[in-house]
Amino acid sequence: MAELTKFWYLENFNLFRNLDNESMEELKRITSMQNISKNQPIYFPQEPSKSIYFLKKGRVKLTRMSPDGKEMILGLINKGEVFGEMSYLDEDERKEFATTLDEVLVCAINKDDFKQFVDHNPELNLRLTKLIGLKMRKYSERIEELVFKDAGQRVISFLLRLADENGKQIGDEIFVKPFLKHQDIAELTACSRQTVNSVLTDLREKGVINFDRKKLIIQNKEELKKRVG
Amino acid sequence: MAELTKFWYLENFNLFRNLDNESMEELKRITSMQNISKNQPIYFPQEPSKSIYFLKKGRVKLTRMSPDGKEMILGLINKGEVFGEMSYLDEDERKEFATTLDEVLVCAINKDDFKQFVDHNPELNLRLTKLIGLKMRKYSERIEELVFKDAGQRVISFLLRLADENGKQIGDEIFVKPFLKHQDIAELTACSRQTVNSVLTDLREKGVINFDRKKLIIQNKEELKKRVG
DNA sequence: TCTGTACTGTCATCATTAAGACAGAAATGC
DNA sequence: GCATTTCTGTCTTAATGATGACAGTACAGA
Repeated sequence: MAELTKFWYLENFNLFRNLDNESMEELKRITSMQNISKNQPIYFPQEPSKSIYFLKKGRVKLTRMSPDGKEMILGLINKGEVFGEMSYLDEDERKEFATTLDEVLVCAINKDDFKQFVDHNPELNLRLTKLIGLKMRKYSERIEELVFKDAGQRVISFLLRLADENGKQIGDEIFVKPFLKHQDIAELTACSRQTVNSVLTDLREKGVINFDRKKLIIQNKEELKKRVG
Repeated sequence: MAELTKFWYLENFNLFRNLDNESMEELKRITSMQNISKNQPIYFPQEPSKSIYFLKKGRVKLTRMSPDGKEMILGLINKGEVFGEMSYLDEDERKEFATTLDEVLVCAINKDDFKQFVDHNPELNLRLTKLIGLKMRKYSERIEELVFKDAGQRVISFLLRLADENGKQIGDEIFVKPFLKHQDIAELTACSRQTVNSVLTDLREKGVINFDRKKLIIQNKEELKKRVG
């Protein structure tokens, strides 16, 4: 069951697989590549929503801000993933910030060019719908987590997700590098920086994980899983 | 700005607008109508995900259950709305319960028949993607609310949403009927039944709303808006 | 290499809200 | 029309986690 879900996820991975040469040429023509340095904005709220982005290298965070200035991170985008896709659905303006977490290489496509491209490659229709459906599912899982889990469990769930998405298994440890600062984890898991810190240091003391500013090492994944149920 | 957003929402409303007669005939052939009485299940978690549903009459709630048996309501479906759409994206099994809240008339389409139908009516592709994108947006707003607002504000936001979606303006009051029991509101807003009750009775004492088991009357919408920021 | 800034780690205090208990009202089923 | 179940309203208690403060550490830029 868990495996079937995994499969369903992976299936959505590469939007442009199996396109013919001509289409790939057209795709190249309508996209523009950009190198962006660390901690730079890609787009802002209220900005007109006119491109879809494909992340080639690095990480991006999507954040929303409350009227009184608190921040929350809606999600992290990794290499190979798409963001800003709401412009394809004629969203008029951005609702969130997209900010680089590292040196980033990103590929932008104007939404109208992209719509035309999809018209020429109708097999992309279902893939796009699936891609959006996949994000929807992630959001619904996030809601579930906020409702059912306490702060500590949410932080641990986040570590497990990080291990799945960015971890490298070396021996029986999982390495995640780069790691995130506590404040970012707090904004992703809807708790305070102090709570993140106390959960992490507690796990470190017990030998379940190890970490510093640059990396996270998961030494006992089973123990983490046990703690989130 | 608020108006543009509203527009974006409404645009997604009728999936089957402007289809030709032949297509409408085909649609009728592949759909099956069902009358279902109050408080009955439509589908369960783990059930194979093989149909998409269109709600013609009544209300449906989608609920998830935590491993330890707590419930939460992922969303309410009103007349004219679609649910179970993840089957179209090859979800293998349902993740939630769909339960009727009233007498319901619902129209089911097998996902494979529906895919074929969409192939014959490619204009549905973008509409479907938008429909799913719309749900995604709703979920993202829900996450935002869980993170930024306290329990009382979430309940009030819910009342305002209910007013928008199901309310009838009569004079300067907004009537919502049927209403929901406190437990359901609690499961929708991620707080306890007791908190819902105290928020509602407090608002009633102050003359902002009135309610009983059957209906909700919003007497001062502006006051409610003021309280959620 | 120094210096200012950003991040980590820790603690005490306080607010929010969940949970349990129970009485009374309303709805449902027989 | 009566009995049983479900829902509302209210209280008290207790736990979770936010907040603010501050010292120590790492980092980046001059």
